[in-house]
Amino acid sequence: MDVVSPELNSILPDEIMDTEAMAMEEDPPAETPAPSSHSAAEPAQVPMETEVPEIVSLCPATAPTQKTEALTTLTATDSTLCGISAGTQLVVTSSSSAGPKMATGTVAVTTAQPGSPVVGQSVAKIPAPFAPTSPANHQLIINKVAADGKSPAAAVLKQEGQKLLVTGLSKTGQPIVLALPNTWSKPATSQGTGTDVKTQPTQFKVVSAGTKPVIGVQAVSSANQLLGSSSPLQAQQLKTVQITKKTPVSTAGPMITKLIITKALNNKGLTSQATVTPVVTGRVLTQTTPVTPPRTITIGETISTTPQSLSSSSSSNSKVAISPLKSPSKVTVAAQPPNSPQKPVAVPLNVALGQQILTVQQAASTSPAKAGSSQSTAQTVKPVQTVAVGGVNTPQFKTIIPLATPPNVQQIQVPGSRFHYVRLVTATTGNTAQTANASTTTNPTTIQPAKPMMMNTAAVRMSVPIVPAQTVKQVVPKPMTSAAQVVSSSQTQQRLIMPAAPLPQIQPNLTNLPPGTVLAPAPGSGNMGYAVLPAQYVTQLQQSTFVTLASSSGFSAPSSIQTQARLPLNGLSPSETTSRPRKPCNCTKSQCLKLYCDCFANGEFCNNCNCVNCFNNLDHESDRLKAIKACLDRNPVAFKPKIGKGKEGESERRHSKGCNCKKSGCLKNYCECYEAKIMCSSICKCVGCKNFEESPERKTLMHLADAAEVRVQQQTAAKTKLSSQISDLLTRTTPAISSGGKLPYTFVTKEVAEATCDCLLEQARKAERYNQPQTVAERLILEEFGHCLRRIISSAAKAKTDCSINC
DNA sequence: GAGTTTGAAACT
DNA sequence: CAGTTTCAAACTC
Repeated sequence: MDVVSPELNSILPDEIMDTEAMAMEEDPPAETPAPSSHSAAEPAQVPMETEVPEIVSLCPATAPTQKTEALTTLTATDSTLCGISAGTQLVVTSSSSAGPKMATGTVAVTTAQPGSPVVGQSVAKIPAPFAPTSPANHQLIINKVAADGKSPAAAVLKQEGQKLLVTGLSKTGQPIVLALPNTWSKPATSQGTGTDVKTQPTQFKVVSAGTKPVIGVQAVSSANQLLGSSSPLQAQQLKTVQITKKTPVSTAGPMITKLIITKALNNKGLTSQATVTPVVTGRVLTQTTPVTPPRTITIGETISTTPQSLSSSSSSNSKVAISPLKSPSKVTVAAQPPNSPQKPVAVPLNVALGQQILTVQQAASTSPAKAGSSQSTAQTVKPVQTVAVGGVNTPQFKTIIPLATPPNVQQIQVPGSRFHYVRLVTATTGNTAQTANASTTTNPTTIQPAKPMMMNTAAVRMSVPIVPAQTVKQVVPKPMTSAAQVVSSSQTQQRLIMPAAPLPQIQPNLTNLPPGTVLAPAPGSGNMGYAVLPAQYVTQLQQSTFVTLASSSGFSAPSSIQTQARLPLNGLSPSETTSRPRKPCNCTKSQCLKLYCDCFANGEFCNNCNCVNCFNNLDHESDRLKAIKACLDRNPVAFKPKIGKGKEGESERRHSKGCNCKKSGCLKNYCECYEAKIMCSSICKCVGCKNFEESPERKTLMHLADAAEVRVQQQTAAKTKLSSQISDLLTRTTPAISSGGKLPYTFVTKEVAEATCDCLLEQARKAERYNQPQTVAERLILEEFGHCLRRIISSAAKAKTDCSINC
């Protein structure tokens, strides 16, 4: 099964998509193939690159070195589960041996009690059939492991409808409920019959399906592979939940849900078994704090997260952003300390940021996908909300945004990962009511009325402070007392991918995608959506208070937060684009959904424009996404900056396509080359071009332009100086007025004016009387006027002095 | 500000 | 791929 359709693969950057390398690094080699029937047919699983493995870790931060070790992997072959950590560790794995219809799997949940490290110990071994689940009955209940963590019975899986219940995972003993979607009926063919968890103290999550161990908590049922777990976390505890659904290669329509990204590797290398990846998407409601009720994560739900669930997710950490960088880093959004006030998280992020949303047709089920989880460093590890929603036959959206503003954002670094994870720190004050709502998110009615969503399906919106990518890197994890929260998943996912680094560093193809871009899934196949946000967005949005992540469901988002997200203008650096205000468009017929519209072409929302019937806004997300897709269909690089670097030896910047001017001589702004202040190149098809280096016309224009610019600058400087002087004058005179003092001009009363005029007339008569020339008369009048003014000023000064003395 | 010109985008 | 139409910005008056 292909996790990502070829279309998506072609579009998404390899760096992002290539998860195999990362998985290889992180995951120990699988010694034995998964016992599934499919395993033999297929080679080693290629882990699906999941930047956001759902990981639930209850462990305090550890030293970096420990972090590396902390990561444990579960091999499908291992049936033993070892959860262990000095701190609270939760390991949940479920693998199904898989019968096509009956789900059998092992689920191990261990919670090491604080202070009793059981590193290296296998806490629980659960037979593969331990938690059999049937399509009809998709509920797994995981009980808290015994204090010693060795009791096999520590983890209990129960079938209850389609819910996976994880209870007693944390010190607080708050249960985590994972609800499996009803659609999650297909038998899982996951290979991993068992899981082996090697954990260091304060370790967490390791899940592997298939031959390759995958870090993260993973539950695999015969029909589905899913899991999510969240548990209360101590400060700096990281909870990651990876939800993946695996299906036999033969099975059609499997969906893979990853919390964080991903592009499936070439299907060629994927094995049917492991890779499987139909991922169940749904909601995850987790109760992380003692006070709060258990949270339930529903996977595979069509409409997943309700606002409440989101809010609950707000309490929970959401991992939304993946951004490839030179240095691998994972940034996740961390929940705020329990006591911290919960911030409203209702802002549609994707829209606000203009993120790219890619709805990708899910590749054939034959390509296996392996969910890989990345290891997070202890330093960065903190309560993390990982939201991964995978939907079956529904678009998925992944939102990855380098967010950072402490304390709300924390960075998680994942060794070997080139992506940044941002931990959103949100208040964990989610109340029971919210939790309840979240659990009932399946009911559309529970969804708060919201603005039109991009998709009719589940949506998740989070508002997070945005900071420059650089800032994100510097984010320091802060202790958190609130448990990490699991993200809700739905069949329709929206993903925002915001590279912390400039797009060029990521991959050129990614730059082709405009914010809000949606790659529609092929008919009959699962959908995956990606919301891609270029790093430029981050910088451009620095001034924005919040960035809203939104997916299609019913989170109501304040329209007021419609934030401008801009892609870099052609040939201009982000700083340049941000430094000057964007010109408002005046579109009347295109609805601002065609490239005629500069706003749309630049990946921006219309804001303060003069357009008519504008659809380039939050209120028309779906239309906008369709338009983006249409543009990409016509031209895959439609949203790629037209001004790029030319070939070697050529100009540093040149138009990617060249212009086609015929009448303007390429010396007017009609010409895109001239407009970008670059010369035409060999690829231009212009007629009568005068926009070349030696062109006298061009030089003349440039000189004129330069001169005009200088004049403008001078005028601006003069105005500024004048304004400053006036301001200074007012400042100095104000005290005199306020203190009752009189300015000289206040003495120019009617009488004084008349007297002055008389003096001036007298001078005029005098000049006339002596037949003086007009010039002499004017001089005499002016001199007299000067004398009058001096007398007035002198009188005023004297009066003021007298007043100050007397008063 | 209205009207014209221009060339990219969209369409056929 | 070429020709035509549509569109909105650039430009002129």
